Amino acid sequence: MPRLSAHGASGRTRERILETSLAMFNAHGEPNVTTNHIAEEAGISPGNLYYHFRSKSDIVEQLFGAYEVLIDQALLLPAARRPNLEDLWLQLHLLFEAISRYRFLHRDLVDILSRNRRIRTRFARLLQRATASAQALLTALAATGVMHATAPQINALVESMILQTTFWLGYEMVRDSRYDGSAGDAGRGITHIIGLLIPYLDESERRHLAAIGAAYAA
Amino acid sequence: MPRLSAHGASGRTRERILETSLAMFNAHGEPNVTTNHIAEEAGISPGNLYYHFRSKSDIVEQLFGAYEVLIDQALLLPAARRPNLEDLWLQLHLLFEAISRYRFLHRDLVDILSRNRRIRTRFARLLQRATASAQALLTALAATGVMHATAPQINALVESMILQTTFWLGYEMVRDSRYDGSAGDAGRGITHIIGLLIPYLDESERRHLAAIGAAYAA
DNA sequence: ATTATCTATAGATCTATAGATAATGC
DNA sequence: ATTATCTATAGATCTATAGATAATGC
Repeated sequence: MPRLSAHGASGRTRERILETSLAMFNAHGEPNVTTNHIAEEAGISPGNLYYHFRSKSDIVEQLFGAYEVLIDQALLLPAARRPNLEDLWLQLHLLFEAISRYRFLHRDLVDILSRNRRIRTRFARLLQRATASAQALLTALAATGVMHATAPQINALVESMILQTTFWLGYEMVRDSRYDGSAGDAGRGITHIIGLLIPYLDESERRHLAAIGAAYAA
Repeated sequence: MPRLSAHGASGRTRERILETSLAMFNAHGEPNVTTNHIAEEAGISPGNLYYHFRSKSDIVEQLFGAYEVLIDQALLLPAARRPNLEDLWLQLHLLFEAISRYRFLHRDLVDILSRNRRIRTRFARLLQRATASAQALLTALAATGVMHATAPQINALVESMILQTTFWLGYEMVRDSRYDGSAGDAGRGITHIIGLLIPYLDESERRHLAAIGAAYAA
């Protein structure tokens, strides 16, 4: 077992394995990347890889942990004041950034979760936190008069937003038969998700939203 | 090669392989089911399986063909008259039914498509047909005054509907850490998708939609 | 004769570990 | 002494095929 403290080349190798795994998972899909592939790409022996990680599942779990931290950071809302449309936009931006960085998870979400109970439980909880966060944000927007929606409408909106944020990447990959799995146009995804609010905004807030979008595009 | 005409036990075995594959793919996920598993479950030798199918990919492709037919049937719109809200409901019902029957495809959509270029192309085209169909339907609803929406609003709606219909099953599987992959509550999915229209309906049409939903639930 | 099926297996992986060896830090 | 790494390989699959045998239809 490697010591947890920084220790010469050890920590660097461990990090390199994680980075290489992430890059290869993202490029080819986690199910199609073996520990041998990772070791070869990282320039180490398969035995060395297993010195640093118990199993391939262990690698995936470590990467999931980092992803989870990013998502939770993205979900943070300002504590001191009521959130506004800009906060929602920023939140979506951070979420899409995190998802893009760990896109292998969203690419094969159901399969990865089916093969690892711990990740399955943690992802289900993460979705619950995301749901609660989105609900709090939209409820605050309704309370401050930025949008006009009933509680059931907000619930439906939240579910649409969470579902589409979770699978936007899969949708893009599946829609275009020539899609090569590279970065992807996050901007379109964000614009689409936030566009779900438009029916619930009055004219001035729609213009406000359009202004945010234009500023973001530039 | 088996002859295409019905031929004694042969056609039955071929059918049994397909049915067994479908059941096992749906139960455990296509990536986790091997040709050996299928042969054993179907009560035949692996050699016999390969007498009827060139490869595992070939089996998946045959199943995809049947799925494609079901989806295209579901997308058919009445030719003689303008479509109405009931037609949309029926269309969604048939779509969810087809997806549920071939749920293994939607469970691992990105991975399956990445491993088979022919299926990838066909699925991309199928999504285009679904998009065109939904667009025609919503445009007709707008033209007959059932809903009030501009062309860009309809485009956004169509994209939301297609994305959420495609991944509703994955969403359900991923949301509940104890989900066992069985049938799933299609009703909730349909209600959610069609609920996307509500902001674009006036009061009388909202009641109409609620009535359809109540009739469907009973 | 043709079609359908089985047995047996080649060949390619893949995960993970044992055991030897090299590098590092006190 | 401890940590990191490599070599080599066991053991488990998995896909797909060759070749023998059984069943079927004319």
